[in-house]
Amino acid sequence: MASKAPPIDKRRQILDAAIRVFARQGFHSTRVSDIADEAGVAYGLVYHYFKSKDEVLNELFSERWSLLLSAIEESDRGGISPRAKLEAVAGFIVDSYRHDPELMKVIIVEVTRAANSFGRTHLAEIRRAYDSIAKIVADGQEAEVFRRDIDPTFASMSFYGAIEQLLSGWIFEVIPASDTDFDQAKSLLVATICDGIEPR
Amino acid sequence: MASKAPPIDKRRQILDAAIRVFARQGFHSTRVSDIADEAGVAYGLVYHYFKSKDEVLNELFSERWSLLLSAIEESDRGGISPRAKLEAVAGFIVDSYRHDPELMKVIIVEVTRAANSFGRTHLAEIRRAYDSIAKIVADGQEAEVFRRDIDPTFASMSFYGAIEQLLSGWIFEVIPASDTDFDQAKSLLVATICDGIEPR
DNA sequence: TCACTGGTTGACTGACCAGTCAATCGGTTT
DNA sequence: AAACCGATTGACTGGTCAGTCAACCAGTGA
Repeated sequence: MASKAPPIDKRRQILDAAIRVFARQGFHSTRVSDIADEAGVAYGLVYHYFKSKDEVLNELFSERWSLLLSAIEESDRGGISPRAKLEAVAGFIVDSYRHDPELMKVIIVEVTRAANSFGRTHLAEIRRAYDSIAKIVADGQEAEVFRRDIDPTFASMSFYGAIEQLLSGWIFEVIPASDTDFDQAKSLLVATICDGIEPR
Repeated sequence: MASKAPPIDKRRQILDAAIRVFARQGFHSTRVSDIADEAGVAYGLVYHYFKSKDEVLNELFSERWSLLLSAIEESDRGGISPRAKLEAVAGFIVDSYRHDPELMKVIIVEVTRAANSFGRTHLAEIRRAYDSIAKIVADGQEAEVFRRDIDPTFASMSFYGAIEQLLSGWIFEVIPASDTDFDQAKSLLVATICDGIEPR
C-alpha cells in the first residue's frame, strides 16, 4: 500500500521549472532541454508528463486563468457595489503579479498578448474574462451608478487593457514596481476608469 | 542617363508583401520564401535588400512608429486643450488602423506586444510614445485641467493600454469594427479616461 | 527470488528553414 | 562588341530542435 509518492511531484517540478525558464528566456527560445535541466530531470520525462512543449504552457495558462475567472465571478457575486467589484478584480490581478511575477509574465507575454500563437488558442477563455467584467459594468448601468452612454464591452476592454499595460510596464521595468506602487495602482486604476482624470 | 528605375520598387514590393504575409500568418510562421512568393520575387532578392528576416519587420515597424511619434508630438505642439490633444492621439491611432489594418496588426501583435522579441528591441521607441502622452497629461495638470493625484505616467499607460486593447479586439474580431465603431471609439476612449464611467 | 510495472533516462533522427553564393540577366559605357 | 556592374535567381548547406524510443531502474507482489 501507500504506493504513489512521486508521480505528481515531478510533474509539478517540471511546471515550476518551465515558469522560470519561460519567464527568463521566453517560450520560443527555450528548448525543452532547458526545462528539463532547470527541473533537474531527464529530457524524455517532460514527454512522459506532457505531450508537447506547447502543452506545458497551455497547462500553466489554464491553471492560472481559471483562478482569475473564478475570482472575477466570485467578486461579482458578493453583494458589493459595482465599483468595489472592479476594485476586487484589479486587486486580484495586481496581487497575482505581486505574488508570482514570473508566472504572470509568462501568461501575459506568451499567451494573453501572443495573439498569433497561444492567444488564439485560448481566445475563448480570455474572452470570458472580458465578458465577466463587461457584465459588472452593465449591472452598474442598470443600477444607475455607471453612465449608460459607455458600452459595457468597451469599458471592459479599456479597463482590462489598462491593467495589462500596467503589468507590462512592471514586467519590462518601464515603470517602478514597489509594494507601494502596487497598492497605488489598484486604487488609481479604478479611480481613473470610474472618476476620470479630470477633476470633479 | 536616367539610370535607376527599379531599385526602390522591388524593395517596397517586398515590404508590402511582408505586411500581408505577417498579418496573415504571423511573423514566426512565415518563411522568407513566403514573402518572396507573395512579392513575386526570387528568394535571394529579399536578402539583397534586407540583411535578415528580422530586418524586414524592423523596417516596417520603424517606418510606421516614427509617424506615430510625429503625430503625437505634432498634436502636442498645436495650441489646443490637453483633452483635445488626447483626442488627436487616439484619433490618429484609430485612423491608422482603419486605413491600414494589416500593418497595424503586424506592429501591435509582432512588436508592441511581443515583449520577448521585437518589443525588447524597440523598447526605446515604444517608450517615447508613452513619455509623450505622459507629457500631455503632466501639462494638463500644470494647467489645472487634470487632477494632480494621478501620476502622468500611470495615466499614459492606462490610456495607451486601453487603445491597444481596443485595436486588439478589432484585430481578433472580439468586438465589432465598423466605421461607426471606430468613430465612437475615438470619443469614448477620451471620455472614459477624462470623465470616467461614473456619471458627473 | 523473480517477473512485472510504471517512472526515468538520454542518444538519436527527421524535418525544417534562415541565410549563402555562384551563376545569369539586362542595361550602360567605352 | 566587349567589358562592366548591379539586380536577380534559386539550389544548396549548416545548424537547430521537437519529439521518439529502446533501454534501464526501483519498488511491489507472488
